[in-house]
Amino acid sequence: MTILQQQPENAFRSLVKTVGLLERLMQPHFARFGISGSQWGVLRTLNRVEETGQPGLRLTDLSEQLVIRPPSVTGMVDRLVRMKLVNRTKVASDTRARLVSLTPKGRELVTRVLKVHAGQIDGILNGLSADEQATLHCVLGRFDDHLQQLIDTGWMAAAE
Amino acid sequence: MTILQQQPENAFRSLVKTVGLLERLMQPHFARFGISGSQWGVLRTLNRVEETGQPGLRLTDLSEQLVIRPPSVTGMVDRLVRMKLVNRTKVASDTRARLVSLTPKGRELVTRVLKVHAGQIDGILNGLSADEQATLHCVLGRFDDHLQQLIDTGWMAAAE
DNA sequence: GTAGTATAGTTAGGAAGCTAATTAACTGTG
DNA sequence: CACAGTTAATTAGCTTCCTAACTATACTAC
Repeated sequence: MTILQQQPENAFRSLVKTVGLLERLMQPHFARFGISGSQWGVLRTLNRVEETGQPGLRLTDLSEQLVIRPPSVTGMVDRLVRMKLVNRTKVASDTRARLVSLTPKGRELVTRVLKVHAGQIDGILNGLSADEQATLHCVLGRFDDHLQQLIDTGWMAAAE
Repeated sequence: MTILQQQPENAFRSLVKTVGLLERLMQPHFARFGISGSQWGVLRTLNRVEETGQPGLRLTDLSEQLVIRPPSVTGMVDRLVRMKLVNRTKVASDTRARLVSLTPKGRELVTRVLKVHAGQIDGILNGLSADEQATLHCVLGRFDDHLQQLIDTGWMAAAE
């Protein structure tokens, strides 16, 4: 109730709200290409991986990269396979695993999106000065590390 | 591809990742009280409204406060009513509208959560200095205003 | 006072996330 | 080599979000 209590709670609410607004803004952008923001996350991640020379990622790796659980990835990949944007192929070294990789159609889509993507993001971020953007990125990065550490050490189970 | 392009995209990814991590950390906290983070959002909002003297909020107002669409609110309220935490009552002045308000049970739950809530949030935010927290809140607030303005002016439809 | 429009809420159907439980395959130890 | 434990992915079933379309009420303007 005091300012001391309310301030942190507000920082929290700000974050949730910001992401909500961002998703509303980005949705029409991606919709022009027939995909969702989450799907873009998968495609962009695979694209980035290709740039390092690897053909694709296993489902588990994709799960970790995107910070979503494996069952959610299964569903996403299902839909992307149906859309012919990614492949799910066997891995020689491990019969259980599947490699997810871009199809030519998927690769072409990514390059098409990237052509206008920077402009879109600039438009959205130009509400912040370059300094503020850098600050935001830096603070969030440090925050992420802290949160990851809390998760890894099972902090929430022990609290109170 | 260049640093200039990659920096903004990363700020974006940071935000999504941060919220993902936060939700993972908060979920067990709320689970101890038998509710989800989203449900807490509704209960806390109603609680805040009560502090101003109003009995509750119409569904539309709740939708705007929480930055989620009316159909989503309908579902949330349905479940909360089933859990006996909120009421959905008629409004005299408008036959169409429904007023959502806390039940005694809901009010009791909110106060019970609030007792440990500040501690939980402090534990999570103590990865950031007080300065950083203030900066984050301030930058996000300005960002939100900008995003809201883009949405209100239909910027995304016009872009590119 | 009736016609047309706007607003409040719900319904239907889908996407994206979750946990818990299952299946199949790999690994390592006796 | 066999068996125990681990790991990769999926399935089932849930919540929470969405859009589009609908119903019912309220408002407005003639």
